[in-house]
Amino acid sequence: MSNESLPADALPEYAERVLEAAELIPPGRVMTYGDVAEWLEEGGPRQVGRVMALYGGAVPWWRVVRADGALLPGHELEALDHYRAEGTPLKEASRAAEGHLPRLDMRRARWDGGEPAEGHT
DNA sequence: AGCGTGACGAGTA
DNA sequence: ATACTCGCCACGC
Repeated sequence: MSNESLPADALPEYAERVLEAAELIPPGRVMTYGDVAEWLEEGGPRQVGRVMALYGGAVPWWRVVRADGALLPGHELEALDHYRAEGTPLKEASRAAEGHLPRLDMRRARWDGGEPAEGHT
């Protein structure tokens, strides 16, 4: 067996790290793909995105978002439902036009991964 | 071995 | 505000 493949019941270590990071994002907060990569000190936003696309279903994927605050295409309503349930800061659309969903207010919702339990002082 | 694609990001026009 | 380009890294053809 020169071919040593990874166990089927285990994820690549990098993937597990990404999922771990996603799990520790507190409700009402989000981290960008790039932030997660930076927090891991390895890989880049595309690698994090790849992991989320493949294994994100096992973690609160809606807390890992794009840097521009756009909701996940194909899961916009689902993500939005979670955001409203968790009180995640959203930037309401000022345009009266419908079909235009709100984006995340990154300035308030972005979490740096410093302290999961932030006091309000 | 080259090329395109992707749950990305930042910069520039 | 949007559109486009380039950089990034892994994967598939």
